[in-house]
Amino acid sequence: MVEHVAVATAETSKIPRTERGRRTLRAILDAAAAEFGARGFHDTSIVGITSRAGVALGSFYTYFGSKDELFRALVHDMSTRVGAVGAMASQGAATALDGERAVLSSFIGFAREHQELYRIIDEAEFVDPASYRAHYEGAAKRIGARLAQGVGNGELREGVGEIEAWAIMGINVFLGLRYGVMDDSANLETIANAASALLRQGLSRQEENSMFGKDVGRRA
Amino acid sequence: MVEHVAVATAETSKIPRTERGRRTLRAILDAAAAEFGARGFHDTSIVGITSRAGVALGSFYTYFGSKDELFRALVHDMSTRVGAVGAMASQGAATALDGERAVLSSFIGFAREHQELYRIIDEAEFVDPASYRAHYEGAAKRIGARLAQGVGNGELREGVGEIEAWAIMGINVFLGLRYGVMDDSANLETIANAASALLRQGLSRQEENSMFGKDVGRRA
DNA sequence: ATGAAAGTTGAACCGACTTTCAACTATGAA
DNA sequence: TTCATAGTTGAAAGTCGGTTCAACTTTCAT
Repeated sequence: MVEHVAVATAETSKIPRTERGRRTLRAILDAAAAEFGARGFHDTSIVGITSRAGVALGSFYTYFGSKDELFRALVHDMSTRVGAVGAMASQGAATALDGERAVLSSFIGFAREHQELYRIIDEAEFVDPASYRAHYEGAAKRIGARLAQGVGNGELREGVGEIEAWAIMGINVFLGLRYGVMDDSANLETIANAASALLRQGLSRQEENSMFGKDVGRRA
Repeated sequence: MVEHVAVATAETSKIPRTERGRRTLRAILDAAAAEFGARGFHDTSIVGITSRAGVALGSFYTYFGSKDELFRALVHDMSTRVGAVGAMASQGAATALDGERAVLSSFIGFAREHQELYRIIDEAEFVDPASYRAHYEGAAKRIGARLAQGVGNGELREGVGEIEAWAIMGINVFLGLRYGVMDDSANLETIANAASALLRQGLSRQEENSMFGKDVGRRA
């Protein structure tokens, strides 16, 4: 379920020097992601991880100095992978808004495949606050850069910037939570269409686009 | 900093029958909110709570059956209060979009006054998943109801519904995180304006509102 | 084939925290 | 004033899980 081709080994205390070592490290990382995802950081024990991985308790400390260190490596890995998926998705898009649409789609898809994503990133708020902050600030910066492109080429309104970037991130995260994690049965196209329409034209009825704000509706 | 006029006493195991008891319970609740907010659930100890409250360790168990039970009461309280603030804010608005604007403003204001809000709700994902889910589903439902009003009176496009409600919730939560918790120096009006414009008209340049989606920008 | 380095093992140590409880004190209604 | 009830206290029981470590096994370059 979790394949972890290569968790940033720079974060790992000890890099395995042998094939057996590499297998063990991989097993521990996969087991850890699964355990943390299922139980959360504090309800996950090292014994739980190692026994799921099929190795002895002590082997854990061959590769990680502490439970926190492992968790940090996982957060960094997850954060990197989500960023990569988003960058990949926005790659081929013709316009900024098409790019955002693609990012949302791929993000929800990623969340569906990696249910542990939210639990790991969310728990970083408590276990590794610096990474938590860095994760969201980095994501916002990437969205902001794409928006700036759109403003530059005339696709988007002047003034669109950081606030809108955080708003879009919020949309993505919450639609991912609702339609990727809580319930993944909805049609991805439908969700992407709705979100894209929101970013494109807002929610107002389209006839005369600026008459609202006064008193048009019968009541409110 | 945290005043907790009356935490839902229905959630509390034992309701104090005397004035002294009421004072003690209040002190414990305030101390707990502060401790959980500062350290998170697992790094907060009962001794930490009671000593901050200025009462003996054992007194805690006069009012709560367990640490979890206290946390659950706090989550419920926070959730209720945020909901109330939102309902209050949307009250006087003339249109649905004005209502959403007011909700966002008051929400960020609330987050600024109650820095512990995010840590308590967020940690509920791990400590009390049912309440976590209920909190967001409830909030989405309330937003959805307001949107439905807007659709009904012709202010908003047909088809606006649950997806948009979760998107708006995501915007609110993330703008609250960024401009309420991480850094509260920004001007609230500016943020509310930007978010409101996004919901009203989207991000596109306004000239011809529907020409995008093909290949208009010079590049992407 | 060999041995030094790499990796494995799990019992035991250790500190920390939640929860219990029996003795004690304060409250407030009659 | 009285006394039953409510509330307080903190030592200690009980539990749990992270981390250490010394003995052991496997690997692989020479």
